[in-house]
Amino acid sequence: MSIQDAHNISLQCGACPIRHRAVCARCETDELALLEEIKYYRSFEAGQTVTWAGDKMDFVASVVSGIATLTQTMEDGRTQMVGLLLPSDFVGRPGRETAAYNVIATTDLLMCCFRKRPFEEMMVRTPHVAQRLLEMTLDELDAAREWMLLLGRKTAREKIASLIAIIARRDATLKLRSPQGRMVFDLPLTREAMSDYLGLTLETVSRQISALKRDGIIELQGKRHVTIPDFDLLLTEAGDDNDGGYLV
Amino acid sequence: MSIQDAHNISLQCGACPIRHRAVCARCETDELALLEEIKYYRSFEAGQTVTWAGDKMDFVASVVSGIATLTQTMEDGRTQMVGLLLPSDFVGRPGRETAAYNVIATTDLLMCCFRKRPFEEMMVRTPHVAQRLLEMTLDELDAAREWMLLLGRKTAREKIASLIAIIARRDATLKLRSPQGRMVFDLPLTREAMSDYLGLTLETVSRQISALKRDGIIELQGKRHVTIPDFDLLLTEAGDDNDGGYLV
DNA sequence: ACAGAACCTTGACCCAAATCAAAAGCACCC
DNA sequence: GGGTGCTTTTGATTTGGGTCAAGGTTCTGT
Repeated sequence: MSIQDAHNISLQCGACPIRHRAVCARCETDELALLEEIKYYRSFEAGQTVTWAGDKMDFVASVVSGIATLTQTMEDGRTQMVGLLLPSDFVGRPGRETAAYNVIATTDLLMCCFRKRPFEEMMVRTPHVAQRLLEMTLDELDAAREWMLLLGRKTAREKIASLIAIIARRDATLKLRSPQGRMVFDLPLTREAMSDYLGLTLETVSRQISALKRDGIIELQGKRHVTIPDFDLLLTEAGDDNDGGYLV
Repeated sequence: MSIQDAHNISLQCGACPIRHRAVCARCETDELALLEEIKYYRSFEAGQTVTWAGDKMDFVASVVSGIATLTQTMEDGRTQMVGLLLPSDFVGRPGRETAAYNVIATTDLLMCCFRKRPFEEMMVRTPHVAQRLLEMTLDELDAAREWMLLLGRKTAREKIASLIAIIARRDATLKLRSPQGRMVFDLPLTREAMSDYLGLTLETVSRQISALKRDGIIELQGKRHVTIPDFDLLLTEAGDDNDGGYLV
């Protein structure tokens, strides 16, 4: 596991692309100065492992750019993705010594790291970091519970449609658009990573993508570039409650 | 949804059975006095609904005694449990107006409730509540991720063995024992609730329980009372990494 | 003691997704 | 230009768990 440290990377927090969404989002200028002192950058190439489950992990970090996955594996090799880390997402847990999951860079990855000890001290002193981390963790828990419904109860077709909808929605957020109508974007995951996300085999993923394409729910240019002609139609295929909120 | 408020229940926090594990665990006496002012109790009978997903929810709460489930449902009725609430567990989310999940009392249930507004104000003022809530939320997230591996990659037999192991482990914790060797306890869930937990049908749950019984992994007295002759054997069936555990 | 209702078990059959297998597409590099 | 090694697609077959159906157990209330 070769580690590419720091390089010459050095970014002012004020100019950081994830400044307003990451764990530091609520920090005032003075708090930011404290973080600035203890932070350092690490970068990883696509495919590199950031941590193995069980390894000692003496830092926590925010994803600055790129995509990483959190996965769990059983002894016989069965693999389940349990987290998809996008820019601004937080990795690691204050108060824990070892990594609980495998963290693998899916694309080239830049992370803003904090040594665990100073970060923990900072958490006690400044409430803004802890507040934001609580908020982010609650959001992740909600996402995990949505994901559990997908894993436990959705069909293969619904799973694929759901995943594409999730990626489309995230991409729209990034482009500051609302997710609707015609949408165009890239799938950042291989078929195998998708199968690990969805609890399927990669063959089933491939077949269901072909089926959605055949049925006109999605269009493909190459293997990764997707066009969704009608987002609502996709949501219907995903089995999601798309029509306006919940009348009770 | 009939609501049975308060009654004549009134418990001093100092004497509360969940005092040392709930969201109030870290509170000092003065902070506890503040909580004491804004708290009130509600009780529910087995089978009663605490909240429906989408309903307005103007309180957060701790489970004092009894068991409740968090479930998500699709329009066609498919149901997935996404949380199992035991004494000391926290329900609701500060900063959210409506319930995100159905909360249903599995047994008779007593909850220690706080109106959302005062609780949120308290969170800002006293860091101990927020700290403890973060810790609990991180634990829940870990549990959710373990659960995702179960839902996505385990066989029906492994799922059942895992669930029985989870319940056995929790029961041992309650009795202040370590989970090992011969263990005896009750299943607090119906076969249907187990199937909603595991993403199976209740028939499959029933069949796999019979199979584990036939194979001597578990013994049953009646439908709910379980004896595990050898906990390690059960863990092997669950597909869990039982050897070792995490040396820190 | 009995009726009714949950709850649970078991059997027969079926189907969605897994498994096994082959080949096609694509990028990278001598 | 043609390996070499991915990733992806597609086909044939198998199978684990779902579905449908019937009957058994337990508990409740009268």
